[in-house]
Formats: sequence, structure tokens, C-alpha cells
Amino acid sequence: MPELPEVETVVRDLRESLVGRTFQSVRIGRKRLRRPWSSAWNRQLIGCTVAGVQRRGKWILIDLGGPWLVAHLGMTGQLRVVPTIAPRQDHTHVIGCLDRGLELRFRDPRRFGSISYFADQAGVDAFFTADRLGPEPFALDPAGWRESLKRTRRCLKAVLLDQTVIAGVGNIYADEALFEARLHPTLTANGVTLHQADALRRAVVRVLKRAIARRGSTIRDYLDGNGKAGGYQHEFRVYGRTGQPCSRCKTPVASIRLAGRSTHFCSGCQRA
DNA sequence: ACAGGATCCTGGGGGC
DNA sequence: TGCCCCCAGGATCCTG
Repeated sequence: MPELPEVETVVRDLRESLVGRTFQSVRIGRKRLRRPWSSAWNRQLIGCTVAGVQRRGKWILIDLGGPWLVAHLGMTGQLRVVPTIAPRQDHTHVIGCLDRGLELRFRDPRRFGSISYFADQAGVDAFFTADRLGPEPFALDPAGWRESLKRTRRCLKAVLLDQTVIAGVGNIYADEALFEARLHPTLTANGVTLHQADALRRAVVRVLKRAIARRGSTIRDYLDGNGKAGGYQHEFRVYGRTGQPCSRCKTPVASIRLAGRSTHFCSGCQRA
């Protein structure tokens, strides 16, 4: 569910609510996550104070001043700081009990997400190698991006979803960026012109920034770090708008399956 | 090597 | 109301 704008929103919220808090104990549910929580980490966490919260791609990094917590929200994950007395929802898998009567809760109905403990920075660095995560969209080197496209015969949609090429883009923002750049999702990456490659890179950045400004998109499950919905779903141009007229040219928005994901585009504005 | 498909899950919505 | 099928914002493993 959550892509870069949603994760960025959660990270900003957690900075407000989590920095300065100290873990006093940890409680764990029975069901295993994508990357199982090790009970050995419970003791390690006790006494750790949160120094900062960062984002890398769709990953949330909680800085404990040496050790780190690294979380991924998968499709339905939520990470929130709530009062201890707040009712505990279903599918709450990890609870970090904090000072001041607060808890950090990781909730995830589908359990495609995860939260893991790393003892030090080196462990985090070893996890985020280039074969797992590529450059941030906002720091993407234009020449490097062009090279990445030149290097593959996959379609543009598949490349945008590849976290090792560009970190943080998911199914919604891939479709929205391709519309913004007026590029057809099936175009072969190594066939686009330099101008088109640049246009796509800039479109990704614009769409992501707009979505962050609206605190992400809520279709069904996504909630920010305060438990509130985002607003960018009201600004979708193609995603989830199959059959509705394109806001630019009135051609009905088309939907196909690409790289295993539903893909939305306007055949009038985005030429194959 | 690379591209595409299957897989891990739960829950909601549509059709019957 | 219930059942069955399909679908969903992601990452990773397997196959051809």
C-alpha cells in the first residue's frame, strides 16, 4: 500500500511523536511477519531512546543512537505512537512500550510488512546494499537515470517499480508519473529518447512532491502516523480511474496488466 | 542474464 | 444472508 509519499508522511509524524521517547519493554504477537521479529531483540531495545526517524525508499529507519529499527509497511502496514490506554486493534504484531504512557504499535493485517532490529549502523548498511535499494528520486542523477533506462529492455512501468533503479515508487505513482510525462507504460526503457527519460524523471519528482504535500493517498488501508487518511487520491489522473474520461483529452482511461500489476493510462495522451 | 509469474497474507466488493 | 471469485498501495523466490 504505502509508497514513498505515504512513508515520508509517516516518518514526519513519527519524528513528532517518537523522538526522545525511551523503550521500556516490548510485546510481540504470535503471527510472523515478512521478516520475523526475534524475541532476542526485546531485551536489546529496553532503555533505547529514539534519536531520529528517517526514510529510505519505502523503508522507515528509527535511529536509536547506535542501534536501529528498520520497518517496511508492505501493503497494509501502520506504524503509530498511541497512548497505552488506547484500545489495541486486531493485527497489532509488535508493541514497543515507551515512557510517558505511550506505545509504538506496528499493525499489519496482511503481514507483508516487517520491523527489524539492527545492533549498529554497519548492520543497516549491509542490509541496504545496491541490490536491494537504488537512489532516492529526489537525488537521482540525470545521467545515471538515463543509463539505467538504456541498460534494460523492460517496459517503463516495470523499471519504475524496480526499487534498485529508483527507490520508493510503487504502482500508483508509477502510473501517475507516466501520465504526467505523457509516456506509454509499455514503452521499452532502452528505446526512449534522452528528452523522454528526463521528462519521466522530472514527472516522478513532481508527482511525489505533490503527493507528499497532500500527505499521501488513502485508497483503503493507509493511515498516517496520527491515524489520519491522506488526500492525494482525489488528485489521481489515471490510477483507479478505468473507463472515466481523461482529465486532459476526455479519452476513457485504459487499464491493462503489466509486470504483474494493474496499469492505468490514457491512450490519447500517452502514445505507444 | 533477464523478464515474467507465483507466492506470501487478510479483507472487501461484486456476482449469483 | 452466504458463498465464491477476484482484487489490492510490495518484495522476493523460482522458472523458462
